[in-house]
Amino acid sequence: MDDEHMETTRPKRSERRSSAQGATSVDVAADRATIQDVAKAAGVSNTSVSNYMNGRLERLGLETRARIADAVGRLGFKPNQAARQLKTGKTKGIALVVPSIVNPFNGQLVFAIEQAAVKAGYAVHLCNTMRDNAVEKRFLENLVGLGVSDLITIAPLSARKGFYRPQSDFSVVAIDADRSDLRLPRLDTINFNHEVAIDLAVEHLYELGHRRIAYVTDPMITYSRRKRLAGFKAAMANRGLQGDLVVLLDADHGARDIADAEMLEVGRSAAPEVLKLRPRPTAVVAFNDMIALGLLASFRQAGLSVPGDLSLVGIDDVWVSQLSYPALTTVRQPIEAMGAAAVDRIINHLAGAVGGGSDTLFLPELTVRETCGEPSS
Amino acid sequence: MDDEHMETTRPKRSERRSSAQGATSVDVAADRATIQDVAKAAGVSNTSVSNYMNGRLERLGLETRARIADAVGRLGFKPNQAARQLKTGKTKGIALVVPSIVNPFNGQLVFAIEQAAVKAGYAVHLCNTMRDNAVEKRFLENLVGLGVSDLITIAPLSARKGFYRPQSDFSVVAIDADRSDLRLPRLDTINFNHEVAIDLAVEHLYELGHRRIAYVTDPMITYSRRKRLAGFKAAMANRGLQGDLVVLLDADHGARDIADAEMLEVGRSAAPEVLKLRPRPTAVVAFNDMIALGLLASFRQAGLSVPGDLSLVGIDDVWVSQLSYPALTTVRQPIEAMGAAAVDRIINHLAGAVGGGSDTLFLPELTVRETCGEPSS
DNA sequence: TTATCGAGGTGTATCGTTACACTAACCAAG
DNA sequence: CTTGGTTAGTGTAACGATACACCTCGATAA
Repeated sequence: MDDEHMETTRPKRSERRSSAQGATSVDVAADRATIQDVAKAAGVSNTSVSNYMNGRLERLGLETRARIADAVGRLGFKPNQAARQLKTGKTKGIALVVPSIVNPFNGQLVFAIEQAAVKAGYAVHLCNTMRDNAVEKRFLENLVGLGVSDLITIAPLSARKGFYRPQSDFSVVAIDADRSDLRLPRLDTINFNHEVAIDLAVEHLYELGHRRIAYVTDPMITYSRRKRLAGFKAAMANRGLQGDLVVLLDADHGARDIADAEMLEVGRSAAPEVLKLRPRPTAVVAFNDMIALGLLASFRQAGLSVPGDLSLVGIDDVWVSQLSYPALTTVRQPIEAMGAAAVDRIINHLAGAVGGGSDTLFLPELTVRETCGEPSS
Repeated sequence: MDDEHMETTRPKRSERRSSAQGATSVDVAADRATIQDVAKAAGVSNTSVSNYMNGRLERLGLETRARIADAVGRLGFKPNQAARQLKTGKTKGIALVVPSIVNPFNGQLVFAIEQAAVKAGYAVHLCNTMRDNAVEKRFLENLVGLGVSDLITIAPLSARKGFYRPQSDFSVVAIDADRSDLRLPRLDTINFNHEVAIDLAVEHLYELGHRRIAYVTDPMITYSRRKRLAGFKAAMANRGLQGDLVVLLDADHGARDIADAEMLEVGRSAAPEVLKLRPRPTAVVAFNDMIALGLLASFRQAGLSVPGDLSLVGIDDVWVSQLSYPALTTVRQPIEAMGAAAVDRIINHLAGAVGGGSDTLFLPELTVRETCGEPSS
């Protein structure tokens, strides 16, 4: 076993000479066994091999079955999916369109979706759009060619603003979007009960004694942003409180926003605005955990103690929120369940159910950690 | 054998096209335009359409070109990739095998790879293995059927321990792996200069006056872990220092480990071990940022101040490390560049370069934030 | 006896695209 | 007038799997 053999292995056979003109690519395509090879090796017809591969065992005798199994194993036969798809027209692929997986919420959701899809035997085609409409369009057009017609999209902007509407009929499952926003013929939505979530957060603060509560969000227009804002107003009104709203308008936040650190920045720059409010709020609810964590860092730098001087609640319960100091109190979104549900809707579509029309709402759960206490003043 | 009664009623394409208009039913099986339809519509041969679609415009007259362009636009023709692939044997797909995208380092890397791949016109097939060998195996076997033979893998375990070696000839680009670990015929590696990274960290602490420095890592066996550990020992020895090593052996950390919060846990449980060391170290270098953040949280809970009582350096500079308090000093890994390089190697493979054999090493860069100061004692 | 049935197969057209081998003009040069 | 070379095409056989029609037995029923 010497380590000297650094020579690159060359394609062994299939010696073909073509025109020496141009960059003729190497025959990378390995000579993989075809169904015909297996049939020949097993001494049966290709139809029988096909039946075997597709589990139609009742049409095969025991001995034939064994001979085919043996040949398949010996040749390492894997059916060519391109040929299969060309003939059947069916695909086992799901497109997954997401602003950016670096955002921890999206990352966890994509992870959950991928796990569920793989379990169901589907391949996932991932696209991080960065909310770039052109990217999304190119991606979806490619998918049409690939025969993929089922799409899961996360937090799309409303139809007018950006969602690319493919002319061919995709079945779409939208997470964090409103049915009336994306006017699509075959749409399922998966959402989170934002109103209840906000109410849970406000209720928690209310019980601790807080009466002056601010809400911090950013100017993007997604379903969750609208719903949470409305939910906050309602939660406050229901308790006879007046909400101090801080909506941060970030200049370079209009188009290419989203991801990771930028969301933190939103929270950071919102902190001074919160502190300017009079009377000063004793608690803050943030649109999501990332903004909350940005606020937290900024409050700390301003010499304020959380929860000593100010209580803070986030929403989502992404995994980073347990990492801050103090650990963030937040409202949990059941990410895994939502991802699994999305895949489930897709599978139902493909199983032949009529064009989907379901709206699923998941329930929030308060996760109490360390950023809330009784009001100081 | 040959009989004349081969007449089977074969539906013509023209018949399949039912122009149902009105509120009858949804056009469920929307049959997409084929190259033949376009040829007919443009009054040319399918070969000419094929040439047009593949940019071989020099074989087309100006007028023909325009007629085809028009027909393609009118019919919304998108080539069927399954048919194309079946004929050519080529795919524009890259498999991406990663333990879990929830881990922020992997998430950022996958993001970078996806962006680079899309830019180059490649589809990405993502698989979060959770280091489950069976999952990885199933995934890769499916890909063989899909004609994908190019694979990017992140932080695979060494060959013996787990990396699934596909029998068919994949071209593999491994990020965070050693050439000698995965004995594969066509392998490129993309790595980070771990020794220099650690040296940068130790140097930074040394300059601040630290002489007693501990290193915290976890027991998994990956390339980066081995290299960083060795690098730490070397960096200490070169400065005439003795390193206090803390290797945490976490029981339920053996097999299904990795992701997000769990890495934090490693840091958390390592903190008491660090504080037990005598003489007590004045600074700690962590294997990566996540462990460092876990340590940070735990030190704080123990009533210690960072960097007052103890300095701390991480490695990677994942985006979360700027979120902690105090913000983490770390050594930056050029994630975007590494992702782009990985895709570049794949494309070179497909462009016909002989079976890849390159090892690329990226350089670290110290990112000074707030967790390091002069030693207290 | 003949008809019928089902189990266990076989043969081949077909999916949509590209590769390849042609051809039909036209033009320039020997 | 051939010969040869472009230019701008055309016709058709693959690629590998599946669907479907068909076939051949032996057993069972009428």
